[in-house]
Amino acid sequence: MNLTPPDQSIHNPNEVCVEDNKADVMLPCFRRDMYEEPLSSYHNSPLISHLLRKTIHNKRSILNNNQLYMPATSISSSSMVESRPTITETAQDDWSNLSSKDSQLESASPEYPLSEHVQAKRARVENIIRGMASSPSDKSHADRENSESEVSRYGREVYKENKRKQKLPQHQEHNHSGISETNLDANASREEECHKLRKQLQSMQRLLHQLQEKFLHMYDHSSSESEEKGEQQDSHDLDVGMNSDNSNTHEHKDSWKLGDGCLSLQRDQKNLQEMLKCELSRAISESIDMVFRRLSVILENQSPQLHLCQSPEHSNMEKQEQQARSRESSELETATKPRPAECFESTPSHSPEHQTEALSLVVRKPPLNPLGSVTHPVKRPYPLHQPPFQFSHSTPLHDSQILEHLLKYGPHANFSGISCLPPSLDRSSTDSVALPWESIAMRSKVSSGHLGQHHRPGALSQVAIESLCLPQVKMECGQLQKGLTPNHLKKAKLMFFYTRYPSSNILKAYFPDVKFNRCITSQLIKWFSNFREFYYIQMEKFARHAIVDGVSDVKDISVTRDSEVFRALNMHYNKANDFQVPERFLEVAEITLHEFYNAISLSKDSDPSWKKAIYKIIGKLDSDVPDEFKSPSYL
DNA sequence: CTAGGGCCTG
DNA sequence: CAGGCCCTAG
Repeated sequence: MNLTPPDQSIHNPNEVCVEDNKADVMLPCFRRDMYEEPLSSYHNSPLISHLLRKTIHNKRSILNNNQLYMPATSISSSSMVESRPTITETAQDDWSNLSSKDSQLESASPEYPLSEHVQAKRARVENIIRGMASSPSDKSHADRENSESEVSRYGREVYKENKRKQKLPQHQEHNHSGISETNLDANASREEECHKLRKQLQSMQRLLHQLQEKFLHMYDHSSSESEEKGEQQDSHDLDVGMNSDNSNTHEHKDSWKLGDGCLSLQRDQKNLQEMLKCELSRAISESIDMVFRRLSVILENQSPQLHLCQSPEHSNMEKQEQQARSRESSELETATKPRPAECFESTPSHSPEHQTEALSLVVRKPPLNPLGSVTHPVKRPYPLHQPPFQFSHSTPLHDSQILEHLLKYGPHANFSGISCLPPSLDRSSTDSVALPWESIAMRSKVSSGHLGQHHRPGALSQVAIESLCLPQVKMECGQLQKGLTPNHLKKAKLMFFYTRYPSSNILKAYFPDVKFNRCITSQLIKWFSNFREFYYIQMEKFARHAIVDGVSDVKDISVTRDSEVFRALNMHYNKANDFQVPERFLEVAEITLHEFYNAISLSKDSDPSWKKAIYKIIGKLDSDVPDEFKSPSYL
């Protein structure tokens, strides 16, 4: 059988599809083979799996109950019963009812009687799945009444749909990648990997949804046929369509003759139906689990790099924190507890070579509904807008929240809205596995910044967010997590009180926890350039105010902590007002103000470059930045 | 040519 | 704050 994957883009070229692997119900591209790396670092119980298992559990409970009333002969000998389900009432509910309060999530196969009967059905399920994964060309749809044709057509639909969907994101990515090629090499590998993962998630999510509908349709269709044409003939058709294993078919026919009548057949068919769904759920859930695990592996593998630029003692500390984080991650049910939120305060810039920082984009926004309007699905437990200097204490973030958000809104969703999620996740209300990711408008501007803060415990790494959130965006400036964080920005602002024109060497000395590269350096320099811009604008503004206000002597102009100028500056560079601004800064500010006042008074501002002289003067007034700022954990 | 700085804009 | 553009010093 041709097992051409429905989505080639997510198909690992190195992977060989083994069609005879009975246990492999997954589509080729979802097979475990792709994720053979050690998964020791990620012990979470993935949410999707969690939800699906709940469904499976429910199904199995039903199944087991049914078997209690099923004649032994029906179980042991009718391995391939093909009766039509006269009872289809559970179809819809079975798939949608994920809200079970049942806490037994791990009712795995051990307790399930894997009789030949069941195994045979499992084999048929596998065939169905294969049919769906089949290449569009390997099937004929001449016979529209034939179930095989039906399945095959469905496979094509999925194939085409996946094809279509994968083109959109790719196109977007190309647009982005065209901006800069210099960073592609460094990031291509990981980005590609993340992109692949995202596509897998999309495909699986979609597949799950389609499978639901397809099976519902299939059984409804079959059911009505039974009423019209008789059960026996229809069973045969179904058998042909669902199972190419002739030996099994014959066996079924024998058992059919020996069956216990319509009643048992109906039960059996129902069991089959349950089995199908169970198997599909399991397969898909496992696939999704794999993706998450693989992602975690990637993240974990990158974490060590973060340590490179840290001092030994910090590396140690981080190690402990990582362990703690790992423990926390393993408790998806654990209520959210406060923790640093920088992890999703920042995001990669949209284009390469770009710096990574953008506090202005860090403002949290609630998720948008499909109509693009702001929605508040639940009571917002945390304030949406936090000053950059405060969020680190006020916005709890749990890994489970991130995953939950991912499940709810998809990889394109803005994580800035994650704070809208309830601290404790109600699984019973999270049956939105099939919720289309596409239903959430993708915001082009995801909060930018850097999740980084390696030494911060408990946060899903920056890379994680970036991978899930904007896989198609280049991660600029340093792949080694090197991004500058909001705390770095805060620190830089405070440093501005001492130095307005820091050299790149000074910056490197005072940001030892930053892995410097060209991007980072220019970003930091850009920051100070922006700081200066704001500073000079304020100076000019207040100098002109003084003139307008009739100040006749420059000596009448002074800058104190009570001055309006100072308040404006302090508000900008020391918003939290938790830093004692050095006296020297007041002096420099006063000097600057005087210079502007004099220049303007002398009408020097008619010269386009009249400020340059002032810049030159101010540039000589830099002070040494206290050594305390050299500490990576200064803030 | 590159690093930096300034200016303008979003 | 980020980007782009221009300019200049080394």
